[in-house]
Amino acid sequence: MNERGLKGLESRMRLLEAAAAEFARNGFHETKISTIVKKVGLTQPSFYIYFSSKEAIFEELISEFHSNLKKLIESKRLEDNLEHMDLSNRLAEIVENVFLFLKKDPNLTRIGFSLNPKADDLIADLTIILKNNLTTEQQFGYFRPEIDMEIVAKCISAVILHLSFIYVIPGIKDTKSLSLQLVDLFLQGMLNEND
Amino acid sequence: MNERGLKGLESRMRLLEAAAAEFARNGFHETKISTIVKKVGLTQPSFYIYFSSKEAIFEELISEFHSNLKKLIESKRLEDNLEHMDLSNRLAEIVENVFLFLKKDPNLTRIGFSLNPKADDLIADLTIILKNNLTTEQQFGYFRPEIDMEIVAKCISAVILHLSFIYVIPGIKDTKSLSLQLVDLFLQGMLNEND
DNA sequence: GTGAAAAGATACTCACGAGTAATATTACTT
DNA sequence: AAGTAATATTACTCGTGAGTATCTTTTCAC
Repeated sequence: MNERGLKGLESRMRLLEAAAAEFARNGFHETKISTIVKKVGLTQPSFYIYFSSKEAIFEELISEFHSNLKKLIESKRLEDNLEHMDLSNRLAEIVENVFLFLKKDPNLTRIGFSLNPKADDLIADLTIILKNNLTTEQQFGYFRPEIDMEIVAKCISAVILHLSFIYVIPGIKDTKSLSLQLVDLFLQGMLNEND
Repeated sequence: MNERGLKGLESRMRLLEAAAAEFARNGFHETKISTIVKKVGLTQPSFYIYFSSKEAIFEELISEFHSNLKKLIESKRLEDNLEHMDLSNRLAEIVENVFLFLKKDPNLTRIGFSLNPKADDLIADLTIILKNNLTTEQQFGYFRPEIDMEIVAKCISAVILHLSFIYVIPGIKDTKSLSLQLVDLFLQGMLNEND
């Protein structure tokens, strides 16, 4: 790769960015190549120098999101053995990390979770990992044994995603306090002690 | 309205049904009038006897779902004064009713919540009602006073919707036991008593 | 039975947007 | 300065699918 390639890579990157913004705002079919290309200051045929089709650039964005997310998950795995924190703070920190990740690139997040036809599979993947972690904690006796951790994992996934879209990405709520509130809610429940 | 209109109404209804199935499966833009019409056994121009455009039939489906949902909510309002049941069962029954409603017409549910561009507003509406109910219970002392009921309401909405799509609509889980588990989780939390 | 309106079919138009062929320009190497 | 590959443009094609103009068939009222 010599110096010549620099401008091309730059164009490619700008196309990816513009496409992400357009897809996130308008969805796949409502997004036109002509619009993407106009935002970048190029013409239609230039697009096809860098991407073989509209599907191709969309797939690339999705797989970028997918691999970023995988990276996050892997890194969380490594912290499994951090036993020096109490359960509540450990969980809150993980939740906050997910929030921060989803907030980092809102366009990709929207594409990866709302537009991606395989979003359900992706969520299911995450849920499985979450379930495994929770089940381990349960076996250690932290959680009530009668709870079905599969359901809990699905609930937590749904909540994190939804709150990301309505609170975190718009920047309405602080991720730290939101994470703590969430963990508190799921751990302690809503009921008042003095019933 | 004389007898002559009967066949027409029939065709209209069948178009609505076929359209709902197609939209639910493929989304708005991927759904072709030609496909809808073929399923019903009509030709393209007949479609335009009953609906002015593709948007029109889509809007009609959405507003049908919307008004059905409103009806459900209103009917739940009336049961506010049923104080003879304990809190847990009352909540579980409401949750189950929502599950059953969403399961009743899966196509409409998918259109109303996944495809509807105003789905967020719809969810927000429901969340507000839920929040108000929960806040009332909180003021009666049932729930811990430090909990932010806005967040709880959003969590519960997200959970109900997500579980509907993955468990209830596919018929994987029984609505009754699922509702009870959910309410138990949110009321009691996950923590084991003997920590 | 006949007229009229509803219901539907045939055979189009038309816009739009993805993708291409051929050509020009830029910029770097030697 | 000349050659060359990367980068970009002008000027198209072409399929698709929404929507329409016009004609035919059905169905009921009288």
